[in-house]
Amino acid sequence: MKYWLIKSEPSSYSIEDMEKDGFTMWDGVRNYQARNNLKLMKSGDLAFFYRSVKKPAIVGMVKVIGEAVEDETAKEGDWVATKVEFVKKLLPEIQLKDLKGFSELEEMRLLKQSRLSVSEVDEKEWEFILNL
DNA sequence: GCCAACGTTGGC
DNA sequence: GCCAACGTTGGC
Repeated sequence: MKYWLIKSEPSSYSIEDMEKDGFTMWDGVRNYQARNNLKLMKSGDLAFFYRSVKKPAIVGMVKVIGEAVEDETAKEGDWVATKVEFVKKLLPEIQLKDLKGFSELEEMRLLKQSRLSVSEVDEKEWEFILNL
């Protein structure tokens, strides 16, 4: 069982959309590293739903359901999409600025590589963040 | 809106 | 293979 973090701008797909839909295909990823992470996701894995750009924060939790499949939205190239299911909103939201400064999170992909839209979160980081 | 970081493209 | 130019992401 692994843990992940997936990013979305609220203008394209928000946690509210996710809640309303119940589940969605996480598609449109066009970065190799992020794609490779999508391929590594296994059914049952959990992921943080991260809101980028506008008030950046971890705003929810989703669960991976099913394996990566071909991304139907890609016109060319080898891209994949993975289905995720809404689990819950995280209230209060965990603001990006509140994640900074902890030695426990120094190595977190989100903080070290801010442009990566699908990243792994290790179990210690996952637990630490949930206990904030 | 600005800009840093990063990724991609294409000339050489 | 190197690197400049350009495009995109995303924090601030």
